[in-house]
Amino acid sequence: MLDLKLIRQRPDWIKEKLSSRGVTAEEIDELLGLDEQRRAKIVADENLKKKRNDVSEQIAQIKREKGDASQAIKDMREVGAQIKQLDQEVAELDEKVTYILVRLPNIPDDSVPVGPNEDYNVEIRKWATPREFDFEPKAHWEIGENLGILDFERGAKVAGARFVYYKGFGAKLERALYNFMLDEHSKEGYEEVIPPYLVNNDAMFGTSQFPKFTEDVYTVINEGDPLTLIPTAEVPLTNYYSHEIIDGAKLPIYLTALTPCFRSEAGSAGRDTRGLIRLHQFNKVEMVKYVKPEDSFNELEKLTADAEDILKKLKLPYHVITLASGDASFSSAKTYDIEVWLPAQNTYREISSCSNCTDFQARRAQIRYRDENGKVQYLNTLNGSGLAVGRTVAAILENYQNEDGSVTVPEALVPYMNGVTKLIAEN
RNA sequence: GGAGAGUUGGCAGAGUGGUAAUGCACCGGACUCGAAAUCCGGCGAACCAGUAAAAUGGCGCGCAGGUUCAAUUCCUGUACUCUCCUCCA
Repeated sequence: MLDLKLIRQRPDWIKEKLSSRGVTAEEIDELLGLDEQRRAKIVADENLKKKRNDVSEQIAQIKREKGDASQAIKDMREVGAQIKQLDQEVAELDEKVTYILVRLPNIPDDSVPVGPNEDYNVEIRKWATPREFDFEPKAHWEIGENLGILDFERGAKVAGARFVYYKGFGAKLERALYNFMLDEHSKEGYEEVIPPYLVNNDAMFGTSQFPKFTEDVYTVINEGDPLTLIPTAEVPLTNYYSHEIIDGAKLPIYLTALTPCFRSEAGSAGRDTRGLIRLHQFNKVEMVKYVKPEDSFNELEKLTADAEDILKKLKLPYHVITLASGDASFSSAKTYDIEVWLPAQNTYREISSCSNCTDFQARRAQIRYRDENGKVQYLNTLNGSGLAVGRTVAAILENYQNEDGSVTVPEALVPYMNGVTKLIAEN
């Protein structure tokens, strides 16, 4: 959520900044008009409340002296009705202002390329040269099925399309990967967390999946009290400190968690229908940071580097791109996507997304800190995948495949695989 | 699932219809070579409006409603915490 005062003070700047994010100048003008009406009503309302407080005190005084206060009480009855009316009008305007305000995306940082879609994304660095194959590299789903470690058919039978069973060394590889990732992040100062996988609407609002993106998730109705299967650990990790005021001396705070993520993938019918790339349920190791505003862009660089380190240690080629203003997520001021090389697709595919949400989520979720001067202010939140585990399995299968159908285990994972160095089909 | 108790500033804790005591902590001062102790004074909740910044006002006692001229206080609903019973991996 944006700061309404900022919109009031710099409307033209806001309009310009949000124009590439699908926000029209008319929307901002409408918001400002409603806000002005709202504030005018508040002034009138508060004047009446002041009067009520003053007269109420007089009534108390008269009664204490056993006098007759019936005239004042009669007058106040009318004032009370007016206040009730104005309160309601203010509440209605408040609702209208809030309706618009919570649907405005974050302001892109000045360093972000301006443009409406992914065509304006900019590659900023590339790591390692993709391996040259002297045979035709297979797609990971083919490798996995041949090795008997991925079973998409039974996933579809038991749950539906876009669900999978990992088996045997497939399951072990997945487990090895997230244990490795969590250990590496722990070394960098992230505290490991196991959060709830179902969250309430307030949490979904706090990280801004709600109210705009309700179609993308699975919601479970529990006796009229809806709970949503988390689409990412960002939700429970960022809401961990919601509605709290943190001691500034405790910042920065780094959290990491492995969780399953559930996404309905509405609107992506026909895309990535095979393999591990786009499933309704997948594991992801997430990193979340709570930082002081002045540190957040520096922390974004470190966060991205922490995600990249996993790929470097796994020796998987990747590149990093800065998302254009129109391609970044709703709550982000700046996002780096890390894309890993998939030989069978002959392209880079997203494996991590690292965002600085500045104070956008903090304002929604009411996460504040007390600075050295005792002043309460919004902190900044960041989140990034480190990494999407299923997509990492896909990348390993494809990049480490051998002509005979076996897959070499990346050196860094061997200790996590109990010494297994190669995945070979068992008959 | 059932019964009871509770939720008030950073912490502790009073307040049964008249507009939030007090203590600790914190800040300033006195005393002291300095500190501690003591004494004096003050600040002290988030939010909204307002202002150049102040002042000032509103709101505010878990949350949402209701009754009333007036609600921390009465009524209704609800969330969470604790205790006991029940159930359970």
